Amino acid sequence: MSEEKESLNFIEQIIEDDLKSTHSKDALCFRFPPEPNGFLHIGHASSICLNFGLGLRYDAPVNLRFDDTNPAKEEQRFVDAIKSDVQWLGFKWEKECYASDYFQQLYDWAIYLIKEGKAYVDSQTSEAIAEQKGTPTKEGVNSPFRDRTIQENLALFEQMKTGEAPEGAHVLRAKIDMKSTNMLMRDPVIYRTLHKSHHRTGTDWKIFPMYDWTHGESDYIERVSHSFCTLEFLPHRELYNWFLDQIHEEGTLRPKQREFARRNLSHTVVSKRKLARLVEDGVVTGWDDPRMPTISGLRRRGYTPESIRNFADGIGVGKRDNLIDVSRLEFSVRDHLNKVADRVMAVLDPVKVVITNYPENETEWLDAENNQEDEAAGSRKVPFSRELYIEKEDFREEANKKFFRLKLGKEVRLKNAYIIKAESCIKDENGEVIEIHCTYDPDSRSGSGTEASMRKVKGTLHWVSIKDALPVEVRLYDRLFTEAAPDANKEVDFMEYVNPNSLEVITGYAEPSLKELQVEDKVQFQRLGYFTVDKDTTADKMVFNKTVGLRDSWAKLDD
RNA sequence: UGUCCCAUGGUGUAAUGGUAACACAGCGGUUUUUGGUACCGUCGUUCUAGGUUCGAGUCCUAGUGGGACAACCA
Repeated sequence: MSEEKESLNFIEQIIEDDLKSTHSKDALCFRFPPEPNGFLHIGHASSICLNFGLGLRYDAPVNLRFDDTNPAKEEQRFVDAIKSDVQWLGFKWEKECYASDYFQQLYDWAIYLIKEGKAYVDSQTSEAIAEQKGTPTKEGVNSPFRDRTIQENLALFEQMKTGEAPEGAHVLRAKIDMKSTNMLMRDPVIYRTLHKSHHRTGTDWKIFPMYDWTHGESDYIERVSHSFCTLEFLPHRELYNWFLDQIHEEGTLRPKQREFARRNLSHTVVSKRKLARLVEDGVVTGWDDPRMPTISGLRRRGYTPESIRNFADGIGVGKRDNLIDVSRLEFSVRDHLNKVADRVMAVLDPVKVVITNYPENETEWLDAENNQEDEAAGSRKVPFSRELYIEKEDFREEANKKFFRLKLGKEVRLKNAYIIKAESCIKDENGEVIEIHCTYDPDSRSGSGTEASMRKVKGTLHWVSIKDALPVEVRLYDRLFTEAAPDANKEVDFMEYVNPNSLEVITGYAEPSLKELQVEDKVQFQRLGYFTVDKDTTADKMVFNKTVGLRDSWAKLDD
């Protein structure tokens, strides 16, 4: 029994403190509140794992709430994509909610605010309102419409609602304090008119509530106990509380907003707007391009839900600016795939090997273990014959002792097969090796139990029988940006740092068993890395995405 | 010329006034029919200055550095 105290992150600490003072355990309720205006990315994944993770930890409900108050930007297809991403990550929401479901309640409360003298209709242009708002260091001034009568406000707000008033003619503002040091408290707009069709309410509403007026009230309606958001919303907390003060009823749960730092990932951007630009400018093929840090992109790249959850849990949550090295993400996917991915053989940069003492026209089917990390994974047969492919970089005419691979006059083990010895090679007019002639030791077959098969040979190579090989398209990826923090420099557009060589498409030669794989299946190409079957795969051509390479301590030595 | 937030190894996070630790990355080694995995070892940390305290990474003050705030976006 472990007695060591479990360490809590600051979010859990807040909940624990509340549990000791103000909240009962069954009052806990969380939510994940995306706006359906784009696809979810790895930053959202952290937030999803945080909120749903708290739900699991405290056995509390977690709602999926779409913050859909802006019909100009939001679309049903994003709602669908978000739901599928959250499910794929492995989480179940208690209720599927929409801020738009609360439009009537929000409207009723707005009427109440007007009647209480806490809100007024402003009929100025947005420019004039912005001008009067002042700056962070300069106080704002009151709108000339600030003291309209309640009757007048009610009448005008009614015109906004019916659509009688032209779009943009008026807004409803909360009457707070134009001199506040917090700009958000300077009579924030709470309703604007938008004569656009909403993906759920259609044309029923001509007025749409703003984020600040909607979010906390939605939390209140859903009895969300803790509303966690990113640090940029910290100054909104004062407003969040002010709105709650107006409508909160004694004795009911009062939601609490708390903020954490968003997670930044190195060599990419984590911002819907910037990701959208990559899509629009054609830098990538879409939101689910395997180079994108979107959940759908990572999925297509070959990441597993487990690996993303492990990543999110591992990096924790804090309040300071951060830049998480992408190697941490790569670690989590290697860690998981190492346990679950079958080992197979594929040669991506081939050079021909002829086993001169092996009979022509013969094929032997050899046993190959699927995954040495998992006995239950079983084994399969791989064909061996006289002519093989190995990787070009696995052969050198001569090399020093540190080169454990094939060199003239020396032996290597072919994985799951025989020990071979390089005798000679043929080069083209440029001096490039195009064919290697080897001899094999017939007694050395893997697993045969002979003395020769037990011989220790330093190097082991993967290979593929040429006549049985399956040509496949392989997409190799590099970081999308050349800079660790492409958007850190305000002087330089992040697009300047796009890596022009982030995608390389090649043809590889795989062992025939790969034909059986389905889209999204994951395998390790032995000695190379983890690969997954892309959805672009057709009946005639399989397409693989490289998820991540194996750790390669040789690559560093070899320069 | 404001208000607010933040500051622990290269990176991220913990230490809840009482021996600064864990993971990743790096480096070295053992094992290995993957130069993978596993295992072992190693490097390296409390922004500065004061104060409170028997004792400060933790509390207080100031400074420094970084960040947020001037959408009818969320």
